[in-house]
Amino acid sequence: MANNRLSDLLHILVYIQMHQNQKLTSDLIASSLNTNPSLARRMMGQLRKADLLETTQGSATPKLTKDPKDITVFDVYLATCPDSPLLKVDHNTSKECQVGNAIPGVLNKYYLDIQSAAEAKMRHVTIQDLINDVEMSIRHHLMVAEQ
Amino acid sequence: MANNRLSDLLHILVYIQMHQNQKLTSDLIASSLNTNPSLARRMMGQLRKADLLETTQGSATPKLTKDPKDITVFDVYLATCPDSPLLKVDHNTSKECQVGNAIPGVLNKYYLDIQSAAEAKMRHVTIQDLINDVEMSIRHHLMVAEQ
DNA sequence: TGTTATTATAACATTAAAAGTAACAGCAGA
DNA sequence: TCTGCTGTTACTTTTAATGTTATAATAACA
Repeated sequence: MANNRLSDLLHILVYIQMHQNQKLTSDLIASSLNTNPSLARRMMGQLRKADLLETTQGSATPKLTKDPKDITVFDVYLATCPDSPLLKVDHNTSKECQVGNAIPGVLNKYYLDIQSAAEAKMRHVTIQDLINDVEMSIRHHLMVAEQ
Repeated sequence: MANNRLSDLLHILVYIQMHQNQKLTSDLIASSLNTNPSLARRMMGQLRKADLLETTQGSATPKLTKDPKDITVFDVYLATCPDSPLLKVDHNTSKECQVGNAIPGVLNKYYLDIQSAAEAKMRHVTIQDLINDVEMSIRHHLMVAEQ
């Protein structure tokens, strides 16, 4: 998966939570994402497998499995694609070359540290935080439009 | 560029520094990377543009521009590809939808924070650190082989 | 001053991954 | 039962990176 998949999954969760009382077909969700219903359903499938979303076949009633305060960006990041770090070590190096042989292991150590730092930040942001900001942004947008 | 390009650029700098007294053709460097000389030269070109490597057309004498202690992983990360963050916000959302319109800006704020945390870690690792670890790994490898 | 080796670079082909698209079986609800 | 929707699969298209080839320009040296 690409590293912009997270953006779409967060978008979907925020959209669904903010439209709980309204119609929530994959068609509507897809149009907010500027994509097609099939891809939207596939992405919702990722969220379902990560136990972040409940869906019912035949019924346009997706629902977060938890309070948005209890879902972090990190949870959603884990849903994007297992074992796909932000930085990838190139393991396809020459094993005949001493440097080529040693480099992947060495880089891996530092990459894990970088990854952890990023993940720590992800753990501190919740879907509710995003919703609050989106609502604020919408209010601000309306105020500007009214002037 | 892919997010494993950084791995190759670090590899190149370490390799060059550790073979300063030896032959350093793009062919040799490419074989350590398990790739082709043309791509190796292209990657060295990225390092040259970032002012991390000096090369001379016609002469197989690449050389780091600075002491390896003074080149950080972050410097090399900047060389990989300008304006390509670890996480990408999907800006292709519906502007007619309030959520679709607001989400990119909201996510961007949090993504910058995540990016900064990762970059801070990168700034604390130098090429010299990598060289030390590679040398240690080679020594350890030899010791095990001798037993 | 040639000759050979090498780099820098461009053009093109190949590959791989993601996204787009279409189709269809199965469930929900009226 | 009928309609609308989901879950899923298969296939096509697109895009980005890499692989490959070729060529002009420079360096080193006999």
